[in-house]
Amino acid sequence: MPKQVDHDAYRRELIDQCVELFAQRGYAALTMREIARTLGVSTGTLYHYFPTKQAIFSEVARRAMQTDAGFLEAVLAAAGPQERLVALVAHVAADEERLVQQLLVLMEVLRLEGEGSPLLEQVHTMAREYVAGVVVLLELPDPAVARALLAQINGHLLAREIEGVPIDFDALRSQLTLLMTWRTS
Amino acid sequence: MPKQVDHDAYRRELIDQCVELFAQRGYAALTMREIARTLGVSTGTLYHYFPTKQAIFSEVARRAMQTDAGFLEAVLAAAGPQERLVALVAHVAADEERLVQQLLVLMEVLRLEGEGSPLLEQVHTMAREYVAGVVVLLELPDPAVARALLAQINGHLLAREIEGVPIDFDALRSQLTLLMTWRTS
DNA sequence: TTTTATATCGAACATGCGTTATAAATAGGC
DNA sequence: GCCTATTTATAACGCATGTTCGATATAAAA
Repeated sequence: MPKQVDHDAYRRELIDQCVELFAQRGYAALTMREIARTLGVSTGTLYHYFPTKQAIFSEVARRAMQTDAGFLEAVLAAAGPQERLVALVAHVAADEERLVQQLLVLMEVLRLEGEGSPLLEQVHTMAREYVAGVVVLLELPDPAVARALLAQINGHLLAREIEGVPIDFDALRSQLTLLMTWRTS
Repeated sequence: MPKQVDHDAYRRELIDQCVELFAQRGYAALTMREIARTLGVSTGTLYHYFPTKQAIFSEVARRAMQTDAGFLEAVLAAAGPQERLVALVAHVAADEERLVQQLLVLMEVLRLEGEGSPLLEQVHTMAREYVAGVVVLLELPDPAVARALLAQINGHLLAREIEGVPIDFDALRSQLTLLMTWRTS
C-alpha cells in the first residue's frame, strides 16, 4: 500500500556512514543536525529510524566491532604462522583508516559507558576474542604474545596520530616477527 | 589593599585538577558548571582565572605533555641500557593512571585542533622528542626501535582500557628487552 | 483514480550550554 | 573602623542542543 523502503537495509547504510562521523568528532561534539546534514537526510528522518542519538551510537559501536570476514579468510589462506603474520600486517596496512576509526569509537564507548554497561562488556569480550583469535591464527604458545603483537599494532596506529607520521609497515612486520619468538621468562 | 591570592599558583592548581576531568569526560561532554562543581568553585571564579573553556583545555593539554623531571632523574641514575629499561618500566607501572590520562588528553587535542594548530604542532613535537629521548636514554641504534618500545607501552596502556584487565609489567619489561635487540633488516 | 500506510521534512519545544553582568564578600592600607 | 581593589558567587542572556510534532510527499493497493 504505502511507499516501501527496506527499513533494515537503510538503517545499516546510515549506521555505516555514521562510524566515521562518531570516530572523527566524538559522541558529545557530534550533533543530530550534523549527522543528518552529512547523511543527506533531515533530523525527522533520523528519528524515524532511530529512537535516540544514544541508540545510533550503540549500533555504530557494535558495527565498528565487527571483524570483516574477508580479512580472516585472507589470513587463514596463508600456510604457516610466518606467512599469516605477513598477511595480517598487509591487512592492517590496507585497512589502516578503518582500524583507527575502530579504536576511536571503542575509546568513546569507554568514555560514555559506566562499569557494568552491556556495551562495555561487549567491548571487553571482543578484545579478549581478538587475543584468542591471534593465538590460534599464529599458533602462539601464550596469550601474552598475542597481546604484545596487538599492543604493537595499536601502539603504531596511535603513534601515527600523535606523531603525525606514516607507519613504517616493513619495520612493524619485522618487529612483530621478533615479538612472536618471545617466551615467558 | 585588597584580598590577595597568588594568581598564577592558583591557576596551576586548578589546571592540575582539570587534567583528570578532561581525560575522563572529554572536551565536549565536560561543562564549565561541572568543572566548577568538581573544583569546588563557581563558574564566575573560573572565568576570573581563565577567559574561555578552550583556554582551560589548552593549558590542561600543555600540562599533560610535561614530562616530570623526577622520572628522568630516576631513569638516568641507572647505569646501563638494561637497567634503565627496568627503571623506565617501573615508572610506567607507578604512573600508569597519569600516563593513561595523558594519552586521553592528547587524543582529545587531535579531535579538536585542525591541521596547523599550534597546540597540535606541540603534540607532534613532544612525541618526536619522546622518541629521541628514548634513543639517547637506552643508547639505541635506531629511532625505529624507540618507536617500537613506546608503541608497545602505549599499546598495553590502551589494552588495559579496552580489555579491562591489568597490565602484566613483568611480561611487558621482558618484551621490551626483546624489542631492544631489534635491528633494521 | 482514489485510498492509505509509510516516509520525509522543517518548524517548534524545553533544556542546558558557554559566557556576561552585577552584586556581595574579602582583606590589606589609611 | 573605613576605604578600595580584588576575589567570589549568582542570576541572567543568547544560542544550540536532543527531541517532538503536524503537515506534506510518496507509491503500492483498491
